[in-house]
Amino acid sequence: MTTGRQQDLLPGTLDLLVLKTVARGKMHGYGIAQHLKARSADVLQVGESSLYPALQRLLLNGFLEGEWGTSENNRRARYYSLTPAGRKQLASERKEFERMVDAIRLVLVGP
Amino acid sequence: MTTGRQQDLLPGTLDLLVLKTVARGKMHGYGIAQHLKARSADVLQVGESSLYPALQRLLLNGFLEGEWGTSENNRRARYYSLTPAGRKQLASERKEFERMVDAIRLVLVGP
DNA sequence: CTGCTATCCATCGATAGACGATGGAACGGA
DNA sequence: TCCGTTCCATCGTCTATCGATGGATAGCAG
Repeated sequence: MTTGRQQDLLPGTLDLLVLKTVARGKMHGYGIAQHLKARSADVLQVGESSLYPALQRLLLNGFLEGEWGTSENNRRARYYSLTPAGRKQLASERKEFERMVDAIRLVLVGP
Repeated sequence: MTTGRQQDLLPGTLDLLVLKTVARGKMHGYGIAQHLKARSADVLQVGESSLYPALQRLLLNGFLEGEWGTSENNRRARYYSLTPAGRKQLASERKEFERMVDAIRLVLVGP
């Protein structure tokens, strides 16, 4: 039954995805989830129970800062934006991701 | 301190890497770890405490089968090989991996 | 005005997977 | 004889993802 398991996310990449999304401008959690889904042609499906812990993590590490406001739909919403440290972290995680994927590809292409 | 965290592996990809390695021919655990490290230019560093549970998983799921033998260095070694189900699983995980990476790239290249 | 659905927040518990530490046994060379 | 390498394996921990759940409010259909 585990055979056909299809995942919502590649583990370990959520922080990267969130940082990148927020780098485009202030955004609230719900919007981040929607953007990821839309932008990835519905492949990346971030559940809220994955997203909010991630946002807490990133806030705690000083990569994001949050501020309360009102959404386009007139709802109470917390807007997240990148800190300078977050910008550095984004660059770093991005590079590390590419490094990993390249390494995996080296294994996969081999005989 | 979590800032500079550099990982040994991209989580969720170990099974794929092992299946691909074993697809080249019968191999023992130690050899698999070495092959991954070498083939990836020392980027992928699989510890034995990650590898052996993975091998157990794959055996249990019927993707690998193991048989005891003697290594080139004259040591007692368990040789793993792909089953037909394992071959299918390899193809499937490979495809899923590409799908995920492509989706992540879509997010990363965006504005 | 009453419901329904969508939007937006958040937490809890379970689970899985990777890792560090550790240990044992046997071979070969110094 | 002692040590380094090879090869197996397990245990406990930790982190991250996920499913389930819950609450509040805005806007719309009836």
